[in-house]
Amino acid sequence: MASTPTTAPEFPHHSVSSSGASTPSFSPLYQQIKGLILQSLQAGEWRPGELIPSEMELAARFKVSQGTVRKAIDELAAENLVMRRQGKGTFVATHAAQQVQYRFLKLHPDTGDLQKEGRAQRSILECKRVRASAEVARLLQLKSGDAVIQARRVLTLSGTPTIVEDIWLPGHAFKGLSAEQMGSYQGPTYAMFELEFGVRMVRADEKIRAVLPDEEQAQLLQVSTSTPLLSVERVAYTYNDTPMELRRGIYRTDTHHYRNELS
Amino acid sequence: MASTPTTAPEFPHHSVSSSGASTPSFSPLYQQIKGLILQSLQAGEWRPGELIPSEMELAARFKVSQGTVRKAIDELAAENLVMRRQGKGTFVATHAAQQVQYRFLKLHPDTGDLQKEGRAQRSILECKRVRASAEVARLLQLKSGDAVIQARRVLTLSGTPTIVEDIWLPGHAFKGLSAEQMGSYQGPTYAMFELEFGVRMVRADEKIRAVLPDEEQAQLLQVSTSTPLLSVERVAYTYNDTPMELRRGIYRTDTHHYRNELS
DNA sequence: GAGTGGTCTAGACCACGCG
DNA sequence: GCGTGGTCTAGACCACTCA
Repeated sequence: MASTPTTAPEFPHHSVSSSGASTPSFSPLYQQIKGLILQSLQAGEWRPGELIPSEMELAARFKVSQGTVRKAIDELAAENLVMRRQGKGTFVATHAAQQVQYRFLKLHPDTGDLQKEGRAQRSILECKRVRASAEVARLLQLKSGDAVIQARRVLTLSGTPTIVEDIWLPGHAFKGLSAEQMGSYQGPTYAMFELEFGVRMVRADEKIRAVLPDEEQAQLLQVSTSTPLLSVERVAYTYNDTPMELRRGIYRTDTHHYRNELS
Repeated sequence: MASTPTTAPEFPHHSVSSSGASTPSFSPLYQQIKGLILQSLQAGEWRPGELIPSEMELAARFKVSQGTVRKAIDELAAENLVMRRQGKGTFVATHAAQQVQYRFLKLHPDTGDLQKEGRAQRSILECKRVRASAEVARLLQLKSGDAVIQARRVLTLSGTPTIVEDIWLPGHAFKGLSAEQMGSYQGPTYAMFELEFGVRMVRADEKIRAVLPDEEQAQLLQVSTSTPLLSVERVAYTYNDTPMELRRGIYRTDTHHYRNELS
C-alpha cells in the first residue's frame, strides 16, 4: 500500500523529488507520522503524563503499518518527548513525577550520592511584569518592549544558598504568574508551567562562564565578591524550537559541580 | 530460526530466564550481536576510519537477519562508535577527519561563527613520566605509584592563550609518548592517540567549576590571579568504560563560553 | 487472558555513491 | 548497474502489566 494508496491519505507519501530543486524534498513516511504525532502533542490532544494511543491504533489512524509508527515513536522517545513502558503503553513526557527530580539542572553534590540531598529549598525574591530589554527580546524571539515576567529566586541545597537565578518568561504565555505561585508549588518549576500554563519545556541550550558576583549576588549566596562562580545562561524551548524561558543562574561550586557527559 | 537453530550458534540465543534469579538474565539477540561487533572493534579487527562489513555480510556471519544486525548497528551509531553512510557503508568512528574538529571540546567563541576560528595553536610545556598520585590513580583506575605520563600544554585560540591543560595518561598504554609527538601532530590529539597508540576515546565525563588561577596558570593565560576561570576535569574512556585519560583544563571565558545542549 | 510495547524475520522497494 | 544503507510492510512470537 505504500506506493499506491487507494484511500486518499491526508499527508503526502513520497513526494516526487522535483527535478532541479535544491532543498532536500524527501521525507520518509515515519518522519511524516512523527510530525503528525508531534502536532497532536503540541495541540494538547494528550496532556503531559497521559497515555497516548497504542501503536496499533495510531497505525490504523494513519493508515500505515505498526512498524512505521514504532519508528516514529522511537525518535520521539529518544528526544524525551514521550516515554515508553512495556506492557502499559506510551506516555507523554512530563517534568512532574519523573525519574530525576530536575531534568535540566546539572549541578551535582561533590560527595558521591545522587541528587537526593533533599529537595531544593526555593525562595522567591521578586516576580514582576516588565518590558523586554533588547537582549532578552532577542533571546526569547520577542520584540523589544514586549511584556515579560521577570523573577528572581534563590535555591538552597543542604542548607547552603547555592544558586541565584533570574528568570524571564514571555508575558503572553505566562499571564498572571505570581511569586506565590512560584514559591508554593511542590516539585519542579517546569512541572508547574505544564500544569498552570500548558507550557512544556522540551529542550534547552546553556552557555557557561566563570564570573565574579556583584554585591547583591554575593550577599544572597553568602560569599565574597571575589569568589569565582559559575554563570549559566539557559534558553529553554517548547515544541517547534520556540524559546519560552530565559534563565540566568549563578552557581556556587565549592561543594557542587556542573556535570556533563560527552559522547 | 530464532528459537531452534539447527547449526550450533557461538552465542546464546534466548537464555531461559532462570526461575528465582534476581538479575535481568535476558538479552535480546541484537544486543548480543552488538556485543560481538563491539568485541571486533575493541580487538582492532577494523581500524578507525575503516569500512566494516556490510549488514548482509554481518547477518550471514552471525546467522541472523539483516534487521537484527541493523538494530545492533543503529545503537552503535547512536553512541558514535560507528558512522553510517548511505550508499557507501558503515565506518569505524575516528577523531581524525571528522565533521567537527574537536568532538569533546565544548568551548565556543561568543561571536556567532562555528568553531572554525582557525585551528587551536598548541604549545607543549612539558611531558614526563611520573608516578600516579592517589587521586590520579583513583580516577584512572590504577594503583597509587603506577607509571603515568603527565603533560601540560597551552591552547591559543585566535591569538589569545585560552586554555591550559594538565593531562595524565596510563604509562603502560602510552609508553614512549613525547612532547614532540604531542606538539607536532596536526589535528586532534585524540586522533594521534588512535594512530600512534591504538587507543580510541569513545566517551567522557566532565566536572565543571569556577576557580581562580594559581600564579603559573594566570601567567600562562595572561590574566590576573583574580580572574574567574572555568575548571574542567575530564575523564575520557575507551571501550568497556575503561578510563584512559584524565585532563584538568582551565578555560578563559571572556571571549568564549562552554556550550551545552540539554534534552 | 487480553493488551501493550519489544524482538525477530523475510521480502520488497527506494535513495545514494561509484565505477 | 551494482552494492550499500534506508524505508516499509506483514506476521509471528516474547516479555511485561493488570484485571
